[in-house]
Amino acid sequence: MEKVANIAIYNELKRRIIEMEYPPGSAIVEKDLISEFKVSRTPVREAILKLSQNGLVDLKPRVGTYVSQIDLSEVKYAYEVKKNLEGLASELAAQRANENEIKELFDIIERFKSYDIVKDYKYCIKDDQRFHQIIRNASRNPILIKTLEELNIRTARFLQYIQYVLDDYDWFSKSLIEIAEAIRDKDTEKAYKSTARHTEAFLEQLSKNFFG
Amino acid sequence: MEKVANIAIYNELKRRIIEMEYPPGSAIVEKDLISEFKVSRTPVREAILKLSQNGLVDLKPRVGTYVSQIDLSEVKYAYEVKKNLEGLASELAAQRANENEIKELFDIIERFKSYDIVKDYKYCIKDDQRFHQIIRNASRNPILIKTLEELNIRTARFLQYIQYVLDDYDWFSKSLIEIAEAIRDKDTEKAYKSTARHTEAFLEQLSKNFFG
DNA sequence: TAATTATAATATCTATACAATTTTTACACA
DNA sequence: TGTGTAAAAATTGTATAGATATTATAATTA
Repeated sequence: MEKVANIAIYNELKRRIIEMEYPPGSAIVEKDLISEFKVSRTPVREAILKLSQNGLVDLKPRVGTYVSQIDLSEVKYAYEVKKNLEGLASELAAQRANENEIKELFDIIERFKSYDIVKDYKYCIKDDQRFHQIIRNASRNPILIKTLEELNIRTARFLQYIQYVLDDYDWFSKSLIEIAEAIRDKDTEKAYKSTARHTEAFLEQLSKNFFG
Repeated sequence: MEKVANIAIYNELKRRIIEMEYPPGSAIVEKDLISEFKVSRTPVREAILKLSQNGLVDLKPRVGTYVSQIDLSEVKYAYEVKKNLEGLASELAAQRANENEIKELFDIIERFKSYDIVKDYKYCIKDDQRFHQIIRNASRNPILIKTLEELNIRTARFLQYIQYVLDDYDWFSKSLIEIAEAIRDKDTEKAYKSTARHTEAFLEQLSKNFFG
């Protein structure tokens, strides 16, 4: 592979971990990355340090770096926080979103109608994430945006299993419509509540399948 | 100064920035830290990288590292998020706090009665921070705890001015009592609302003094 | 044969040297 | 005196070698 900068190394390693090319528990060896990316230890280490801040790897001093386990209780904790913050983002978006953003929300909802959840689940994930990204950005609160994005990194690997979880697909798209309409109508309370419900229901679906 | 590990360097630099020994805009020069802490550039660099993740310093590539400015709009954004998350922490604490934690909350409130806000404002800050820390930990949600602590780092420097802000000290201690009672009574709704109000009112006091 | 200790191998952690870029300074010239 | 250019100094970014700690292996002894 060509020589790349440390930010590119970070992004590539993040991708490999999230897409589970590097399975949980596997070792991340600096020497291997040095020879692969054709750089020295310094940029590799800086990338690894950043990954550890995201909770994607665990650093054992003088021993090594290992891809962290997918901790189901951590996912639950993350969703406990996400429930509130996604709600807050929608509440603010209801006050601050512009025409283009609202239009794009409804465009996504239109696309959803044509998807087959089993066959097109990868597109579903992408559009769902785009939907929430639009709302985040429309909140116009950079700290909220950053906080939510960090939470998403922590739960990203879990979403690989989403195809097995979304049995009630109809409910899912309906709640997106509710959120988009609340934002369009500048109904802050409804925006908060419908988003919080949406996030909580999503966690419930996950729990039903994974926590027993 | 004795030779110290990189985590200690990070903590020391963080303290200096938060307590404004290093004023906003001042340069952080690796060479100076090397000779002060008697270590090489590697651990110094790793400490600086971590500071930049907290938003305490800005890295200008090939130029230098500078202590970030206290951005008042960023403080507002942080409080917009804190309002929700401190509320969530109280709500969860109302369900999960143990006897000792509740007792410590009321101990702090007792101490507050004996303080002179002008003379003892440093103790007030410390006890107020301890109060919220107890509630955070009582939420039993490690991700919520970490998220709130990161937000606190971003707003920490601003609290240096708290002595000039707290003109309505009576309201402040009263709202702490309301929060503690709600948690003691396991009244989740009241815990959320009184904490959110408390946080919002605090920001309003700040705004009145700084944003004009 | 099992347990314990000594040794070797492996990987991270630190220190330092080198490279690249920016900023400052000095000097020439108008 | 002011401006433009070029050289030098200063600082960060990167690379690499050596120090240190951990883990695995082998040898030795009970």
